[in-house]
Amino acid sequence: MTMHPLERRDIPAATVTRLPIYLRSLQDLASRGVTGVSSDELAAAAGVRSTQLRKDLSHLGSHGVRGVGYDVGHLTAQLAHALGVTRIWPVAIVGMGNLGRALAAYSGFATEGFDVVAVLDRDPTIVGERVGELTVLPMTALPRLVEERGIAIGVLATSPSGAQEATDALVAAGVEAILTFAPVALTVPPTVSVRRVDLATELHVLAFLRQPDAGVIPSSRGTTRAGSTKVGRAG
Amino acid sequence: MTMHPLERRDIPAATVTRLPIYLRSLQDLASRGVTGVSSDELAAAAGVRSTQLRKDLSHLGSHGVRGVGYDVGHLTAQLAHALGVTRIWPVAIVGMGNLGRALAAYSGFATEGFDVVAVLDRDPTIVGERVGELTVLPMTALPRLVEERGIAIGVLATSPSGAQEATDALVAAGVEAILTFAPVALTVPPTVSVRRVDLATELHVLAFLRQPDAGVIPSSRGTTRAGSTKVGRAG
DNA sequence: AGGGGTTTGTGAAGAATTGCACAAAGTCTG
DNA sequence: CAGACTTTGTGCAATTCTTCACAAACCCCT
Repeated sequence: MTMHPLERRDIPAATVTRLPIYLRSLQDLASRGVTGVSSDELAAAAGVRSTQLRKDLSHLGSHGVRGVGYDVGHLTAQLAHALGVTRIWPVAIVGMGNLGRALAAYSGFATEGFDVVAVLDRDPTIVGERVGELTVLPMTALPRLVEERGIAIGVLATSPSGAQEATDALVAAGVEAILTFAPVALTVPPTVSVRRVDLATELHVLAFLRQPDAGVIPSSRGTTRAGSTKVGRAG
Repeated sequence: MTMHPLERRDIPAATVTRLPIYLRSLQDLASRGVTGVSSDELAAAAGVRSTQLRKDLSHLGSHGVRGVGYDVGHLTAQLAHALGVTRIWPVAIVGMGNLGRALAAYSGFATEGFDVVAVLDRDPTIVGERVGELTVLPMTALPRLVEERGIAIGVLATSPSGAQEATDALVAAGVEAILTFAPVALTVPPTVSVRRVDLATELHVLAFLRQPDAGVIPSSRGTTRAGSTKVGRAG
């Protein structure tokens, strides 16, 4: 079944969500002067099992040396390439409430290859305010911004009620990837990628895990079933 | 295989992460005066397929009426009970930088059954400042706070370098559930639950999806494989 | 050059999750 | 009250993800 090299590879979704963590762990190692690392060490730093790390990396091709480990610089470059962070991605943030302002000031984006080049809000009383080094722009500025600055990713930090409207504006302006913090389902064309970060949901899951009788339902009818219990426990 | 009612149920991890979304969708419906809903409608509001919604709800027991749908109030109560949000969960936030302050001000927590009762920071120049209605406390206040206020959930909004230290303090004080925004793996006892929200990771995944040649590796040897490609695409 | 020790890469097994198809159970109409 | 219609709940199949087990590949030492 082996075919030509340079073949296009499909990377499993679950793997893709972990690659950024490996990348950051590698950057951390590099900043401490480490030049080589084993899968055991890197896995420990990233918080996964070494076998999963190796399986994940195998989707990018073989870049380790058996008996030795991985070259930090080389693997970093490979991960950055696979993730597409060999370039800087300009990002626009829509919604300048508390969360939007914090995200605009969040230094983590910059160090990971993302540059917040514009912040916007639909509220005219907020437009014109300064947020860090940026001035809050009106939503009408979006189409031109997307074109001129090459913005491909939008971050949504609006209220839930304003989320769909802001989404439509982003999509109309040509943005095809949206990270939303609004706890609502967004309707977008199939070509647009959406990822949602839901802060309250995360707390809910933790609350569930802390429930002594998690999942017990007081009044109901039969049918017992087997299944799992644990959710996101770290050790 | 049917056993007694009132049996303890194990809820799959994947289901648990969706239950809060259903709960919020239901609350939204209720706020608009809707009293009944079908699985199709609720699934659309939550952004999942109706068959998945029904499968998820089946783990809580049967609470719908065939041919009719679900009673919004009853299902809301069942979900709230399963998730353990029939009570208010006091929460402490550690790390009062930009993100910490935004989280402290985030109204979404309050409406979902969580109450930020304390904010802390290890930096003495920040301790004593006011954040909303709270005063920033020193880390030394943690043990007493946890005991007196019954804090079971800690939110970590520190810098990556301070995350483990803050984690240790939370664990030592008796907190057994931590939501962290620091992009590092935390070491905790096995009894402690950790969930991580990684903002840069989410952007990375989006960047990957926008890569036209996502996942293609330039120089490597053979072995092609079948697999999936898509990651978190919404439609 | 050969042998021992180490660590990667990966088939294959196992577990978990999702999606399908349909019976079961209810409402509504005539 | 029978039959048409609707919508839930679920066994089963398909897919995806994780873990195991081990051969392959490399270094180092003698």
